[in-house]
Amino acid sequence: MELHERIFELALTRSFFMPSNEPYGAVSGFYEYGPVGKLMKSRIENLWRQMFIKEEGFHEVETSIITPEIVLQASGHAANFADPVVECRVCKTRMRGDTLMEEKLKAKGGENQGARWDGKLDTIDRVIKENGITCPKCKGELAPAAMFNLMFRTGIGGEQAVAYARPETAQGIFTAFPRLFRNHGAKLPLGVGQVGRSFRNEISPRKGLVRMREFTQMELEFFFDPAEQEYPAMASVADEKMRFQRNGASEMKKTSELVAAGIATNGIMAYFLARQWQFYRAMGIRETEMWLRVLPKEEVPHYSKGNVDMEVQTSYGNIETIGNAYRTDFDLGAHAKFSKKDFSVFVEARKEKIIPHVFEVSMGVDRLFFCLLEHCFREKDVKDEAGNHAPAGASPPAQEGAVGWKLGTGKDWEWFDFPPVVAPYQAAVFPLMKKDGLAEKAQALAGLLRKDFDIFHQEGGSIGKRYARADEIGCPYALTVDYDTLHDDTVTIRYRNDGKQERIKIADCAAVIKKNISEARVTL
RNA sequence: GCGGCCAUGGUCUACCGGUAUGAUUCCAGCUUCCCAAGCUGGCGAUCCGGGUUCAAUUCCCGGUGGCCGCACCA
Repeated sequence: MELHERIFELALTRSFFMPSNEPYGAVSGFYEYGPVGKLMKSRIENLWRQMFIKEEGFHEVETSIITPEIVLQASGHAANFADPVVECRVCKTRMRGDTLMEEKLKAKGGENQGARWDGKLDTIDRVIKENGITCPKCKGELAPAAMFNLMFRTGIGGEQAVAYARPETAQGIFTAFPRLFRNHGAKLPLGVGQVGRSFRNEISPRKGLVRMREFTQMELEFFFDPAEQEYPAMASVADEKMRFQRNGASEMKKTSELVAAGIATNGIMAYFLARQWQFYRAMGIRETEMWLRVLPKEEVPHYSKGNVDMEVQTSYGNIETIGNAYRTDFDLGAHAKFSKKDFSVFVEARKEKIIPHVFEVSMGVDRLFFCLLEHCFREKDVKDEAGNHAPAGASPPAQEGAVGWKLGTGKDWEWFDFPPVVAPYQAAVFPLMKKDGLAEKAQALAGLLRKDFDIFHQEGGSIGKRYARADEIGCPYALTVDYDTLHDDTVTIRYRNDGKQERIKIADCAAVIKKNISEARVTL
């Protein structure tokens, strides 16, 4: 069984995520978060807020989902998110009309590179007719080209003015930029981010959370003066080492080396690459199974001065989870042109008005969440003949060819090794038994701790079974109320990864949990 | 969308042209109490539509969804 199949089963039974609208037969590409998954998703978003908004002194906004057509004409989505598709009348195969046409003309004209599609459907139909192009599969006759738009279309108001559900959260930030700039310092650089849903009407979504039609993005737009390409806090991450993939080769590089190595376009990009590397590591993505891929020139959009993707290894293959793009002044310039408003700002140092440049860090939350589930999953341990477990608490070694989740980790059940900062519940509270007033004492403790934490609380079943349940959703700490608690107000705190315990005062619980979370501690 | 495989309690699964097996989860009770103990009882399923048939969960067709491959992947 592939790991993602097992993850999907666990997701259904443990309330991580599930298909949408199940009673009516799920529509592919739509998933919902259950209570446990939702807690984790919120933690991922909050850690992003902490690292990419709060600690930087940036600003978070929440912009509209429904977007008038002209905004997406300016951004290029109206044209670029629609693919010209031709269908074979015989075998019903669909293919991109523009690539079919361009390949044919290229083949015909040898080195002639001038065969670019002009954006008109008639041109495709004409070229197909003139050149007698047939279906590459079955040689059948091709139907006229039609646009297949990847955006969800809707209508606004009585007149049903054409609008779309936004295909990315970025445009809302760009259109809000002039006011945000005035209201928040009127100075560059300015960082603005948002967490929100975006929509893409995929032709045939597969791979669960990896390709959804409705998904959540965490997007940061950093507006800056192109004359100032360095980032002030660069020194704090200068020695961070990251893995890169470039032209199929893998290399380790420090942040301070990235610009000289031609990986990062400027210091700003280098800084944010380091920050996202730290972000991923903090959440529990294995550093040995993630890398930053430097996109070759032909994959970079014409307006971009450099794109780098974060990729993570999963049982679905390598998936892209972050897109970094130096978008220059393309977006603000386009909105200035289409809206006929001034998007330029005055730069005091040079006494001139410029259109700011933008560096974008765009992350998919759902893909990241899925990667976390895969990377933190721990298989049930295999005992040796004497019944001994593999050493408990050890993280799976990052050896060549090792599949981490299959290595023994000292437990008789499957569990998740989430770092405390993203674990759904930060602590469990159990009475050793239901009777003799232990249950009431535990309820009181849970109530107390719920002021500061998300608490997993269960009373029934044996204590061992409840520890196992807590492990199964990756809860890092379990507090147990026992008979000693009744006379000295202490409880035991059990650490998830080694199952070991120590006794602490009830009055200290909140402080101990907080400290453990901040130190990412998962063993005694 | 095409081709291949598939669809049975919440989850995993067995069998069968006469409405269904087992495990696990869940609920209640008894018992035990620091790493998934035991016992008793209980809830709970044939994806949807059509066809063949006295009778369809089983066979056939279509749909929907899933997995693999192709295409698509902003």
